[in-house]
Amino acid sequence: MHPKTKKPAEVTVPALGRARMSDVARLAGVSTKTASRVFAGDEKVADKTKQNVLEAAARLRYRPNVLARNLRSGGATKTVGLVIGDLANPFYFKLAAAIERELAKQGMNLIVGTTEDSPEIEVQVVNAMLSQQVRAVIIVPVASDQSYLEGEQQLGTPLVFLDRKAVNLVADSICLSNLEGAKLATEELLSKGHKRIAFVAARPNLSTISERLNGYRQAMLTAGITLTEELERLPVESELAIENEIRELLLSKNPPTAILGGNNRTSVAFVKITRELEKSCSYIGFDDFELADALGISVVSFDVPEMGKQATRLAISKINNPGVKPRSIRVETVLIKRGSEQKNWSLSSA
Amino acid sequence: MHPKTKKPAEVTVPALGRARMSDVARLAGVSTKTASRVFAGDEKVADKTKQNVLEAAARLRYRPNVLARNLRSGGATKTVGLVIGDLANPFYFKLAAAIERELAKQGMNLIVGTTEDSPEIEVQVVNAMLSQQVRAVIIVPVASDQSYLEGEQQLGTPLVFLDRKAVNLVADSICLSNLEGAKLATEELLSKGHKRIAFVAARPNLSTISERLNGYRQAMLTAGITLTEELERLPVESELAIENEIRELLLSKNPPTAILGGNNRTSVAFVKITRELEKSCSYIGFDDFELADALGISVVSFDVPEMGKQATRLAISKINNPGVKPRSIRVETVLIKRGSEQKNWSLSSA
DNA sequence: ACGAAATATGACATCGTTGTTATAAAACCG
DNA sequence: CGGTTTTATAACAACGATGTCATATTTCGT
Repeated sequence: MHPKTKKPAEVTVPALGRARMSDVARLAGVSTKTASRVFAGDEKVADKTKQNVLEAAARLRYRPNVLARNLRSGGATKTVGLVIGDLANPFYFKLAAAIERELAKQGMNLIVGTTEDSPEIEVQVVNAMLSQQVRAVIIVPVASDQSYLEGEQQLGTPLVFLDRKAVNLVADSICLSNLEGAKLATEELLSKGHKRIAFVAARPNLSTISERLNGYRQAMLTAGITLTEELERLPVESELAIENEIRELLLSKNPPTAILGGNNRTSVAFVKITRELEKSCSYIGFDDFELADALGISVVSFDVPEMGKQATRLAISKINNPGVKPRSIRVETVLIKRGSEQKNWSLSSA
Repeated sequence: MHPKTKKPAEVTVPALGRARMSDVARLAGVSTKTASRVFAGDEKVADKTKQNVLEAAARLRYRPNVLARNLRSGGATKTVGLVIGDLANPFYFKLAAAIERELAKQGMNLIVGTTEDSPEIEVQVVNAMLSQQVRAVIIVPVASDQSYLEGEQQLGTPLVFLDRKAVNLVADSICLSNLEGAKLATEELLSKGHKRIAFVAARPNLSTISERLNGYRQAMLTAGITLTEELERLPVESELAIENEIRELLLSKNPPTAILGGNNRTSVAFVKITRELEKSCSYIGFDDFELADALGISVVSFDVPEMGKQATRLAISKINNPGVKPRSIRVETVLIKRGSEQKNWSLSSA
C-alpha cells in the first residue's frame, strides 16, 4: 500500500515522496548515521562533510521526521498537552495563550483538548494525549476523581492541575486564593455600607465557586449578617440561567444593593441585565474582563497568564527533575477598585 | 541510556517502564501481530483470543504508542496544525476554539502555534509543525510570501489559509467580504446623515484592513464626499496607538460625527476613550465582541466559528481527496444595527 | 472422509530515525 | 618512525508498532 517501494537505483532527487535522511545521506555520499550527526548538531563532523550533507538536505527539501526521532529516542516528545473546559471562555483561552507562549520559549509545542466540562470526555482526551506520548499534561479537571491517572503518574509523566486540585491523586497544582478574594470583596462592599449583598455564580459544584461562596459567607457572618438563601444564586447551568437570576434579583421586592459575581460570565451578564432593565446596583466581579476597566467595574482579579506560566514551569521542572515531590502553588487574588463597589453606583455614570 | 533493556524472562507485570504491545502479547500468550489486530479492531480475531489480549492490556495498563503506529503507517497522524498570530486576541482564539471542536468531531487533534505576527516566526512554526508530520496546516498568514510552502504542498500536505490569502501560492482559503462589509457600514452611516466619517484601524499593511479601508473609501466617494487624510487613522502599531488616534479625533476642532472601526480592538478602544472623555460619537465596528450587544454598539459581524469550521472542513476534505483543486471560500459579513450608528447616539444612553 | 475454501494466527521485514560499537584515518609523542 | 591516542565515519540493531505473506487450524460441501 505504501507508494515508497522506491528502489535506490537513482542518486538524484526523488520524483515524489518525502525525502528521508537516507536519501540525503546517499546524495551527500555519506552514511545515514553521519547525516544524523549533522542534524543532531552536537556531534563532531568534519566541516566539509557537514557542508555536503546540508546542501543535499536543502536540495531534497529534507525535513527530519520528528515522529521517528522521538520513537527512537524513547518517546520523549516536545509536546505538552493541555486539557481545558472550553476554548470559548476567555479564562481558558488566556491560560492556553500563556502556556503556549511559555512552551514556545522552551521550544516545545502545545496540543489542546477540550472537555466541554464533561468528566467522561476528560478521561478520553487525557488518554488520547498520553497515547500521543505528550511529555506532560496540564489539566483543568472536571471529573470528580483523578485516580485514573495514578498509573501514568507512577510512570513518570508530569501532571499539573490548574485552577482546581486533583481529587484522589497527589499531584502538582496551581490554585487561586478564592476564599480570601471573595472575602475581601465582600468586606469591601460591607465597608461601603452595603448590607444586602447577593452572591451569583453558575456551577457551584466546582470547587473554585464553592470556595468563593465560602469567602462570601464568612465575611457576611463576621459582619453579623444572617445569610439568606434568596441572596445566594447558584444555578447549575450557565449563561442564560445567570442572566435570569440577576434579572430576578433586581426586580424583586427587596433587591440587593450589591452583587458579588462568582466568575467572569456573571460580570458580562450583570452588565447586560442592568442595561436592559435600566436599573443600578453596586457590583464586584470575579476575574477581570475586557472593558471592565472602561466600564468602571471592580473585580477580584488574578493573573491568569501567570497561572499558565507557573503551570508550565511546574511541568517543565518535573520533566527535568522527575523525582521532586508534588508542589502546590497558590496564586494570589487582588481586589481592583474601579468604582462599582460604591453605594449608588450605576453603569451609566462613568 | 535506555532503562528498557528489560529481559523477557518474566511473564508478569513489568515493574517499571511503559508496557509495550509485545508485553501484552506475551502475557496473553499470542504473537505481537495478533495483539495488534485486536487493537486495530477491524481484523478478525477469535473472541476468546481477543478477550485474553484485552485483559492482558488492562492488567499492564497498556496504551498504544501513537508515535510508533503513525511511523509504521506512513506518518499519517491525526493531528492538524493551526498557526495564528496570537491566542490572546479573541478573533484568533474563537477560530482556534471552532477548529478544535470540528477536529474533535473527526477524532483529530489540534496543535497550536503562534507567530506573534512575525513573518520569520511563521516560517519557523510552520516548519516545526510539518516536521511533526501534521496531517494538514491551517494558517492565518503574516509573512508576505508563502512560496516557501510550495514544495510541501506538492508533497500533498493540505494547506488552508484563513482570513487572508496566501501570497505567491495557490491554495485553499477562507476569506471575508471585507470590502463589502465596510462599504455597507459606511453607507449606513451616510444614510443616517453622517458626512464626517472617520476610519480607524491598526496594521493597514494587512490585506484585511486595506480591503476594509477600500470599502470605506468607495462608499464615501460614491456619496460624493472627498476623502480626508485627517479622517483615515491607520497606525502601524496596535492597542495604545489606536486609543491615541481616537482621542485625537474626538478632541480635534472639527471632530467626526461617526467612526468606522477596522477591527475588534478598535471597538474596545472606542468604548474606553469615549467613556474617558465623556464625549459621544456614532460608531460602527468590525467584528462582534462581548458586550457589544449590551452596550448597543453596531458592528459588521461575521461568523468566526463558521470560518474555523469551514477551514477545518476544507482541510479534511483535502486529506481525504488530495486531488481536488484549491478552493476559495468567502464568508459573508453582516451589518448588525444596535443603535450606535444613529446620529447623536452616545454610549451612556442605553 | 477427503480436498477445498475460509478463518485464525504467526514470523519477519519495515517505517525513519538514533544509540552502540567497531574500525579506518589522522594526529601526536618521544 | 612505531605505537598510542584522537577524530571521523560507518555497519547494525533498536524504538514500538503494522504490512506482507506464509502457515496452521477449522469449516464445509459432496
